Amino acid sequence: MNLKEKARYEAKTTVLKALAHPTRLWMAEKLAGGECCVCEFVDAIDADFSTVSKHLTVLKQAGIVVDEKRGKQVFYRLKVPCVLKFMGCVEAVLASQAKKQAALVD
Amino acid sequence: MNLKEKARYEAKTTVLKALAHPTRLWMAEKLAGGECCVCEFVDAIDADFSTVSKHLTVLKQAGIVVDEKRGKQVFYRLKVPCVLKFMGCVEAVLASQAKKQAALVD
DNA sequence: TTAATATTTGGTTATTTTGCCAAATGTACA
DNA sequence: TGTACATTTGGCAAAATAACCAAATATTAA
Repeated sequence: MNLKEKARYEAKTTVLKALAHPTRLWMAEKLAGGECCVCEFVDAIDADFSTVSKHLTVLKQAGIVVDEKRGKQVFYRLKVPCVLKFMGCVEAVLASQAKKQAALVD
Repeated sequence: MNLKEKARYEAKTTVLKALAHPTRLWMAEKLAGGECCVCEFVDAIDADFSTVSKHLTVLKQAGIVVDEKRGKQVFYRLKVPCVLKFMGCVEAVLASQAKKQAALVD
């Protein structure tokens, strides 16, 4: 794996890492239902305003969401909706895990 | 978000986190081409045997790969190949990022 | 201009992740 | 049985992440 290829893998994992946090994944999925302002997330999640803002920044840096300021509020929306299509597969992994767990219990 | 839902999100991000590391992502993609033993990865990656082994353990715990011992070697293979279909979308994110970067340069 | 609201940024500490080394385990073969 | 080979495990130090608080910024309305 040369340097360029390595950089490429790092770029790809930046996107994955951005989604690999419960709060951020939840936010991305929420955005699939339409744009939200930061305050809506703060209300829904029990976390500091700054924490929510930083999570959204991570998603933005990764290129998953875009933000738009309108008046006093900042609205975020999903830029690349396909990221959530993957979650069906992730669910499949979990289901297969669950099966294994269940088998162990038997 | 209640406790059960929270646990669900944590489980999902376990899968994402497993793929969110350049070495592990590379290994998962390599496995898409067929099973490999640990030593093949060690040869290809410039890393310690134990490091490679631990990365594979992370993928295994996440339910993405399975291992099978044959003789002295341990072979790993992709358990849920759909995880890599997602990468097309990740590439799309990167492409859209690149476009933005290019626009900034102009 | 001042005050109030919405959000981001900076700084700090706690937690998690990573990578290497050395030691332990398991398997095959002499 | 002893030895070599393939892999995993345990432990530790360095690096990356996360969450909170306080302070800064931006926008609107009084």
